[in-house]
Amino acid sequence: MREGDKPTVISKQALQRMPYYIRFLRGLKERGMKVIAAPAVAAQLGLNEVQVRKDLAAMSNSHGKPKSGFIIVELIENMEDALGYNNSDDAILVGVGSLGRALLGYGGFAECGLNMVAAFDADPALTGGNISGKPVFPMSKLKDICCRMNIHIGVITVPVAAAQAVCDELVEAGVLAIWNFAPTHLTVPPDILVQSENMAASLALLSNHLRQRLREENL
Amino acid sequence: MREGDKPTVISKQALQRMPYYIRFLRGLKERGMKVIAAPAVAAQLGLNEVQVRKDLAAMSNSHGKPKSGFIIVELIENMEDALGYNNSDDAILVGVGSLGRALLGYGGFAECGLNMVAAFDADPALTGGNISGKPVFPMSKLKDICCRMNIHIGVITVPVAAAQAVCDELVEAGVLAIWNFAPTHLTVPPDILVQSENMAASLALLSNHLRQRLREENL
DNA sequence: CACTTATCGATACTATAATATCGATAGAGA
DNA sequence: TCTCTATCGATATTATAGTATCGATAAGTG
Repeated sequence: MREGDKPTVISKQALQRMPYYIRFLRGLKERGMKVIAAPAVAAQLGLNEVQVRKDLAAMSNSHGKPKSGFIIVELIENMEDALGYNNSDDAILVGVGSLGRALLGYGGFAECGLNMVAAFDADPALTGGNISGKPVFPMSKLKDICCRMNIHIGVITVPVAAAQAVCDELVEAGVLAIWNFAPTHLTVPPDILVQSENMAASLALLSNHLRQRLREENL
Repeated sequence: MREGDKPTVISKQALQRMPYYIRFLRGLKERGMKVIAAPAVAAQLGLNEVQVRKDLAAMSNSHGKPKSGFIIVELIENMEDALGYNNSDDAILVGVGSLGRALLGYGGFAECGLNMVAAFDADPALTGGNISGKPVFPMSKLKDICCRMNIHIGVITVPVAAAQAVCDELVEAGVLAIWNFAPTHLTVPPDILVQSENMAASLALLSNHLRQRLREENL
């Protein structure tokens, strides 16, 4: 860690709040504001005031000033830097089913520093063409292309049955972080990160809440 | 709480693990197995043994037996019950852009007890027809349809700028739980649950991990 | 029928994250 | 200039979740 750098330990939860902060702060900047105080951010985003202050302090190089707050542009810069919104990461996607297509077509990743450069699929009928401007290759090309293009992020949008095999191939191809949309656990070496986007898990929370609410009413 | 019922307090995290358990246990059941021990589950899903035992114990009515484990079918039933996989919840979706379409076309929700019955959009050009067999109505019909069909779950797949307004309409229409795919905070009354599916938040974890890994290598 | 052992439940401990509290300080207003 | 107060940073407390440990018990084995 270089002298003057912030400690590199930012909690998982805090990291996940960053995109919300960034979005909000960008809005303020556009409206010409220069500084913002933690309580104001907290109120807007429905968070605790102290939590926000800590998060902002962790990202800001300078100190927040009592009565006025933190410098907006600095916060934005530091957060974007921490999340790599500036120097875009290239990624490839495996599995061009309906979800895969949707992700390929989604334009919002660019502003988060993610750049989908290509897709892969095991079905020969789906390869060879383009989807949303991204070329679709057969699985046999995976390793070669990943290595040559120095790809470090892989997105898995294949059925559960194929997920682990695809995962292994990605790791073999040098991918360091995997974004997994298949609703299953993936086993990887300890230095590889798997971030699972399990819709069913979120749904579980919704359903359970609903069940409790309805039970209360009927009681 | 009725006599004999399990305590209704299941931690958020545990709830989110349920779908993984269910999926794994169903597989065992199909292969004819009757009982399963916590350590075996833990190994398969990459979880801690004690954690799994606690989770299973929380869901099972009977006790797990030393040396053999828990009764599979009972676990499945209890979990499905807790998450409402059996008595399906009806839901409506607002915003039929690319993500909305993808979700409407995704068949996997049925087995999680979610039943998308209709979609809505503000753009008149998109309403009137069907998408993946689901009718698309104009926003003006929202409240009427939700009330008549007794809808309690709303899915938001509109741009950020429209999200809060749509959210308010949903609450007004009697929705109790909201599944939010717009990358923004939604303000709701305290008894309404918002589950946000923020891709940017997940990406934040991936990017950060990657940045650290690459820094380590280059050091 | 003893002996061994995998697994259980319960309890204790640890880690992580969220929140409350308090003295210090910058800026607004008398 | 002096006072008042919103906000800050730091520290302490609490809440939640995860992990380790240990005696008890059921099933297999000699």
